[in-house]
Amino acid sequence: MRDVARLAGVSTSTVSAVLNGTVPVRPERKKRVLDAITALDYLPDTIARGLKTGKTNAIGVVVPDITNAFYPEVIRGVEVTAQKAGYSVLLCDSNEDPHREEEHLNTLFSRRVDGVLLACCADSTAYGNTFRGRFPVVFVDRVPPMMLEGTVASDNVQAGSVATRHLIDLGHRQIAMLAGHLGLSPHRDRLEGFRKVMQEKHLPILDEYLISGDVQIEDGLEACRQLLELKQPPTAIMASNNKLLLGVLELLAQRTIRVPQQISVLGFDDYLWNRYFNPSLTAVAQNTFEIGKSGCELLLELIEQDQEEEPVLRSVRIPTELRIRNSTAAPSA
Amino acid sequence: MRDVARLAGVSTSTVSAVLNGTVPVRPERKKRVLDAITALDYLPDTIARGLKTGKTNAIGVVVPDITNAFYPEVIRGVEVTAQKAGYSVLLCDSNEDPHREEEHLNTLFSRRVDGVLLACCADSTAYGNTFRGRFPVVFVDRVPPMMLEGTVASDNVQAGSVATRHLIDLGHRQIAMLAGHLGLSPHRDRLEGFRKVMQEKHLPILDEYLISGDVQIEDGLEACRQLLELKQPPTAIMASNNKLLLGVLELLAQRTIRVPQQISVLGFDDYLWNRYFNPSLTAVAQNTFEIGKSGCELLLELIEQDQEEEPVLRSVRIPTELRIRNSTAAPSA
DNA sequence: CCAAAATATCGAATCGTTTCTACGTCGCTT
DNA sequence: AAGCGACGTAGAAACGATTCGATATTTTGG
Repeated sequence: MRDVARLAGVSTSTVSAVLNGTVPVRPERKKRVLDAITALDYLPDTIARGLKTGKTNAIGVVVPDITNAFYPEVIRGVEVTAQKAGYSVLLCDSNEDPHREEEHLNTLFSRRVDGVLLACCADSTAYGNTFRGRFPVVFVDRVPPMMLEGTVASDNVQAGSVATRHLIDLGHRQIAMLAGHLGLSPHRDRLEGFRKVMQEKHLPILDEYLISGDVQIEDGLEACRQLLELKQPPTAIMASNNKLLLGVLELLAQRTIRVPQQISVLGFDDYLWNRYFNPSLTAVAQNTFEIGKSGCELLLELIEQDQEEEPVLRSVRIPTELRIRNSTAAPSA
Repeated sequence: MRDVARLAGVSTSTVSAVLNGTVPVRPERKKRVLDAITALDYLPDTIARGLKTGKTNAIGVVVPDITNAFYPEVIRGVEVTAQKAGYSVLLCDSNEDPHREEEHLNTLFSRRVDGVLLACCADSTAYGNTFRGRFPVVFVDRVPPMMLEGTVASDNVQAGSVATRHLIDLGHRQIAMLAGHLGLSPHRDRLEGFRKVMQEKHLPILDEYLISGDVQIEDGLEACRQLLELKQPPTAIMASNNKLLLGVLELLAQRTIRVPQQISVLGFDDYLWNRYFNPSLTAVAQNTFEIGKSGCELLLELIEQDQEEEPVLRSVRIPTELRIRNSTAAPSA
């Protein structure tokens, strides 16, 4: 910056004024400064600027597992929105480990990010005081219990309802749900949606049709095995998570049970390739990009609002969409 | 930091000495400092430190499309390695747009990252001078032509060879390749591998069996349509990219052509769900995590080596692995 | 055409660290 | 018992920007 000032024959304050447009600069000198900037191909040091202004124009994004295809799409929504507003994104993967998550949050604080988007991991400890006075935080996708504001997620209760209703409308009465990890809000909410609709329709919810726990492929496989061994196996299975669903499909393939003729299968999260499965999969699609975008927008609002006034927190629910394909059908007589 | 110093009754230099262990501090005072740090729950300001030391302990990662399942796995490898070494990751998505890529590189320079991992986009301009004197760069996955060092990618020539050999060994002679975008090194290299093996085996390479261009689902669909309309359609199709493959599968499903009975199909990049397709897909798997890890390691070496000495660049090729499943079989008589 | 008002520019202090130099203190040696 | 290293510690100057009060320049009005 000093070099630019010297070359343009002005002071650094003037260069700064040109750069930020905070203060008027006479056109002739402005041009000299701009020329000097291109001549030296000078780019301001964001680090130094951040130190002085107390604002880094960077946000942290913490996800539990970036290889879960759900999160990259969310991140894309965040990235686009952040970039448009002139923010950079620091990416952290907690690998579903609360300890690592906390480390990441400390690092992010150390780097003085302006705010954080957090998809917390399964057994995260209570937050509350971790953030107190550090930075604004918006929870995305996974919302800790009792966190009523500053959150963006799919409307998972509705998602669970819609899926259940679809199966009932097809004529299913014995519906099983692999509910996933009930410590995580999306799974908890989908189960709630399921329960609600079953009650509305006066259908019994059988304990043995409700399986919760971990959400890996093997868990889905094992759960499906249990269901098939029941005296009265379900005619439809909903899996609250992509990997559980794969496990279910694997077991059904092993036993050469035909979908949807012998059993209907439905999943949450709709990925590009779900259409290309055979049969193509019925699923409740989340608007992942929108989750990221909304989350980022909410966070930027929190960041840019006056520190004085009471934070205007919102809680956003993004609608989901049932995509009916060929893995669900009326139950066989 | 001043507060910590005051509370511990020492100078800020001493606090700094305790923090960095650069200079010995008497145990008794060290304890007082550490106590003060926990009492005030002080975390040093990485921004200020970076300004002073000229080192940010941050690296940039630029990918062309984070929703392409390949990259999140690479990023995971990067993230883990970076975190272990005390570096943070700034994520940038160029969305296959060279202009945006350049913007991102400027931002990263402005933020004074210590180095950058770059998976460049299709029509990136020559680099060379963009980086000159800015920061070390390691290319991952996609290597610009003539870039001989400071690169990490799969051994795509070998990948192409292995795939081709597999099909030939099954008895195929009419093999088509959807070669993808020849401006991108992975696609170019796979095609080269294909060519090499076909020549070795003295098999003709027919122009109409070689289709290059964009790499979206529709492109695969269209290319497959062309192939099927030939007087002599191929008995096997290899698709150089995941989405091309989906397009192929879609068209084959539309025409109810059975895989592998009527035609064999093979892809590159092996994803979790490839096993669960029906038929399960034969594919050449890349070691994505390792690409990220190696790339990051190479970059950290470049960063941490003495600025004076000549940079010791390496070019790493990660082996691939053919996973034979049910989408390839001997051609029907 | 000059004083006053308005506008533009400059210099210096500052953000929170690190690091260099200078100084103080302690324990040995003789 | 005094002097000399060795070892610790403190103070102050930087890093590269922003920003504020002070000063210089231009414009305006009478």
